[in-house]
Amino acid sequence: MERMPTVDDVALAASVSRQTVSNVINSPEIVRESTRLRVQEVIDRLGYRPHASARRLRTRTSSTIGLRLDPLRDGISGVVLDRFVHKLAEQADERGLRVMIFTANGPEDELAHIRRLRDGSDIDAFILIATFHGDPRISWLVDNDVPFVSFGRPWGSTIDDPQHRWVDVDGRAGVRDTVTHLRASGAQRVAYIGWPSPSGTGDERRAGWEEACGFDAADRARYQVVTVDGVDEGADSARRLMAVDAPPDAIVCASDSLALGARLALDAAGFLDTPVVGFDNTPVSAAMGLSSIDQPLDEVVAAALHLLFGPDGGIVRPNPKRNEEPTNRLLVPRLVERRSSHRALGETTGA
Amino acid sequence: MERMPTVDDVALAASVSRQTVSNVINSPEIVRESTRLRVQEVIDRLGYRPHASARRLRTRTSSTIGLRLDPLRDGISGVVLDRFVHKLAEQADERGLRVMIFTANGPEDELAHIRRLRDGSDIDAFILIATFHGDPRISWLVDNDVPFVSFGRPWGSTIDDPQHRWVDVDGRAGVRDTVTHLRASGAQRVAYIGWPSPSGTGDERRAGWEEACGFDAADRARYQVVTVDGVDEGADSARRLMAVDAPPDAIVCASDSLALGARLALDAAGFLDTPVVGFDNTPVSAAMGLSSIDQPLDEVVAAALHLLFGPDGGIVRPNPKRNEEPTNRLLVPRLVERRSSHRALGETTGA
DNA sequence: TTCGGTATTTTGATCGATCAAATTATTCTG
DNA sequence: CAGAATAATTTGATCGATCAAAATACCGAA
Repeated sequence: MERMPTVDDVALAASVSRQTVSNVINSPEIVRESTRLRVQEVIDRLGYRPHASARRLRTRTSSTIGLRLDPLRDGISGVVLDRFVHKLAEQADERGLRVMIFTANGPEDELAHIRRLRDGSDIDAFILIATFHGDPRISWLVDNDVPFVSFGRPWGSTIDDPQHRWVDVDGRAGVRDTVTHLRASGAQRVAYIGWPSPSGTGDERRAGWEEACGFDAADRARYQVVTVDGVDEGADSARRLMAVDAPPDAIVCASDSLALGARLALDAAGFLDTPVVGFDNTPVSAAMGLSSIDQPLDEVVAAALHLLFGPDGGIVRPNPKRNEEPTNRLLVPRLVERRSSHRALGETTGA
Repeated sequence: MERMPTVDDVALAASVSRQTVSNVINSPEIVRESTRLRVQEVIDRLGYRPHASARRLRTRTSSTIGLRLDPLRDGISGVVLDRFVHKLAEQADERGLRVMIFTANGPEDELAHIRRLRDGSDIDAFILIATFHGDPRISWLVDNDVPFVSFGRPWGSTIDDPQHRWVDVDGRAGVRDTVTHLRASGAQRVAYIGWPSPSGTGDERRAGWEEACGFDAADRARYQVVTVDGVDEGADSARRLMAVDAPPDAIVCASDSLALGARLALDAAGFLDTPVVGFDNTPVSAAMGLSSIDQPLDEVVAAALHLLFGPDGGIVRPNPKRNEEPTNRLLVPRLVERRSSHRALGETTGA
């Protein structure tokens, strides 16, 4: 295979200088129309493509976003981040950006990676996922002026730090709206199955239920179960809820795993028409026909890129210094409604 | 933020030349021990890190693997590729490689991406996933001497092309072994629920069942259901199977979606002890306690990198020219056994 | 026609590393 | 201890692009 053409080759063939070729590509507006066309023609004919590394060396930018993949969790909910990765790859592409993924063993190791990728002009900006309380990555990135945005709000004192750009989904509003909707549709007692505190996301979702359920303190305790995530746990919790005096006539869960368990338990116990709602709209809920609260990942990604790169550019903005403009976005999830129970599976439907 | 140190800075501080610093990093064995230590000490002290783009410009390699993410499929099985991505990121990291992901609209567009990434020295090698019959990417990559390996065998005439390196999972063997195992455990009639032909993977899996089921042609027809993927479809198929004269006492499915449906239908119909086995060992099967045939993605990734980069290097090998050494690996999946039915969810198990 | 000013193009330097070849240091042999 | 062979280090050139500044082209006004 022969050598790829370079700017010099194009320049020679088009009888212009290197720089003019470069300008045709990077600042076409400053090149005379006729020249531009001539050079462009040669570029096409020779199949010239700028050498990315050479450009980076000079400009010290890479048009590349770094993303650390979370360690695999075997829970059903892990898929949300995978969907996020897909969407990110898609939308980054539309802006002419690339996405580089890596893994790391803990925050320390992750920072070492970030540093290396950054120093080598490999990556212009990072996207953090799965932020947690007191996340050391955030302060490091801010201190070192590395542009970044996180999917997940900062769960600590720095929540109002304008230097930290973030996007998140308002689980509280999602649950609140869902509970309101269920009550408007006739449900009298909407119960909740959620995760133990403290859990940033979990606490928010529960708060949404508390705001909309309409119970007094005593009933809030009666119609709520706290449990770790899992299908079996969801089933157990649902059984416990149905055992009280005036059993709930709808159940909202903090996750699809819990919802799946609850649905199965309710079906088995004959409560075929008691709606169960999960969270994250995972493939399982789709496959099982469960209603679920869906995180608008398209919007999440769009907002994240907007914060980092502006409305439609591909050039990263430095971390903001003051509160000039909003540095975060909180998006509202939507309920995806499906058939309320899965009774069809348990019965003979003919054919 | 001040300028990052370069080789020259280190060289100056260590009283050696640029090249020696470079050697300490890239070929430490040719540098005298004492010199090496001295230079290394300076490197650490100054926090020197090679500038990746500069290195690439010179060496014309990037130590980066390109991977096109499949469009999202909402089926439960989509997770396999996500797991693959995770494993790839992990193992690539161990070899000092990076992974860049991108998306594309169809093979044409994908090839355009590949070409650009390749020409810019952005990427040394590609990993293809979701290969299909007559895949145009493969011939293009071979013709253009772009190193690649595919996860998925070539489903066409080129299956023996030594220039095409590939890794795949032997679904036929996986199903065959599972059926054999079930029969050895006492099952008399092992049925199969699978996808319609033609489907590369699907046909292989069915063939595995046919080889091991021990049925004559008539029974093979009776104890087999062909259906598209889905939970409901799995449930329907299972009900149909159980309606025959001598119903099966075990069911193997082409996917976890089908298996989940089958399991639910069997539980509802009281066949609590009839084992159901799925495929892909997805989070759902884990959460539901279903047995499933697991693709050894760790080994798949290891084999793919081995074919591309050798036992432990980070330097890509060109596509092989002759049949010097094996250019593909077929790995055998393993059955992950879990409690055979999910009856616990339907019953009261106390507190 | 000439001049100032803007538009367009060209030239020289540079980004940070590695390659290839030349130079210097060290070790081994007889 | 000379001389050859080998080890270790250094020097000059280069990868392909863009920046900054200089040079040239082009415009209308005087």
